[in-house]
Amino acid sequence: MPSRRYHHGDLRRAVLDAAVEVITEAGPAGVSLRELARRAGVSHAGPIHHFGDKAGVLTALAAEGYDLLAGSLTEVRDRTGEFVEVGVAYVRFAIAHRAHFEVMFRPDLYHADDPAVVAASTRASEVLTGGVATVADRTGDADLAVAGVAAWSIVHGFATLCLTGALSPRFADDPETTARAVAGMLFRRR
Amino acid sequence: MPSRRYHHGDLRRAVLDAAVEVITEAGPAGVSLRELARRAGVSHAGPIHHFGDKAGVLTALAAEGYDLLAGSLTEVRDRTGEFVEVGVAYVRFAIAHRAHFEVMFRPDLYHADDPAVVAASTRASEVLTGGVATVADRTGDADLAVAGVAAWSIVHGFATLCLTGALSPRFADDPETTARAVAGMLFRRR
DNA sequence: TGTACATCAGTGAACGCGCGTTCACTGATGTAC
DNA sequence: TGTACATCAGTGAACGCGCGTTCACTGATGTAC
Repeated sequence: MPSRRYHHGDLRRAVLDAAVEVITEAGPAGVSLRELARRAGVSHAGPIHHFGDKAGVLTALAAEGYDLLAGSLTEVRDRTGEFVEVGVAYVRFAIAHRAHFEVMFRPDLYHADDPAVVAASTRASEVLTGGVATVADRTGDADLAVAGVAAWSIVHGFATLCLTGALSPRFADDPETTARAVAGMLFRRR
Repeated sequence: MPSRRYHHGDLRRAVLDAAVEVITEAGPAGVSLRELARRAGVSHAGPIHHFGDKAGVLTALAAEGYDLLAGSLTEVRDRTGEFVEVGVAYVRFAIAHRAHFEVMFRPDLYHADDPAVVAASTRASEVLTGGVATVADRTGDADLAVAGVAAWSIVHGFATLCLTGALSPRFADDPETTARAVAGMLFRRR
């Protein structure tokens, strides 16, 4: 694979991958167009062709993240039929795609009104907060919408605390198991 | 009050207040020592005398935040004796002291090993996760520690989603009421 | 009460840096005929 | 199969900017005697 072709081949992908790398290492604040260009092996103005501006890169990343999340939640819901497992999948996503996750919930960093972002994020939140009906019915909760917010809150909070390093290693070391126990407290009461 | 005194009087306080202002307007990323100096009406190198460096300012803010939070949670616990109200107070703090809150949970921005920060954050998390015993006993949950994590997760998640603007106005407009309902779902089951 | 002096708080010039964005450009690709 | 040409992707120089930090400094304060 020649490294000095004039045309990159898939610069768009390469820039997004570089962004994930940088964010993983240094958080979203560490992202600069010039650094991404450097990592993609391209001149510093290259990425602009594909993304317009810096926020454009993060917009693409957010859209991709919401899309992955929605897909993953849907798949788990359809496969297991267990709402708690959907919550666990949310946490698993946050940890496996930490960079995406960190950007997704900082709408000040990107063009939050981008159609792709809006569509995918709506899709994800419907699977998550909507699925609560399957559990809440059983336990007799009146206000489904509140239950949906509660479900989202508990998995989002756990994921966030995990990623920030706020939890003791006892819980953070096996986040998936802890997530299952934590989410279970909300909805798997006898 | 003369505005051009050589000695400021309380520059330390003024810089912290300016930081809160800036963060409220533009997030932690908008903070620069020079901007804080400008707002405090002081030459750009002034703040360094009090904080050492940029991270020093945010360290002081985080410490102050954890201290306020711990104090507020303790006060509510002692006054009401209701664990759910402690959770509500957590959310209330996040919204009322948004700037502090945003910094507190970005340990990459400050000197997270600062003794004042560590002490205050430990204090806060003990009140929050420890107090779970009063409720969990009643509902018969075996693992108190997991229940503590669940409690922290649900209020932290709700606060975070609120601040990010992820929730529908229906819930975000009266966060305290929603928080009470959400937290209640975890611990006030019949 | 007055004076000398140490300490402290804030100044302002200077440094070097990395950044986002613009611009006219050139090399590569692919399509029409 | 070959040629002309339009389109696209990436280049590299240049711009102006705000930043953190350093440094020798000076004005103000407070303490010792």
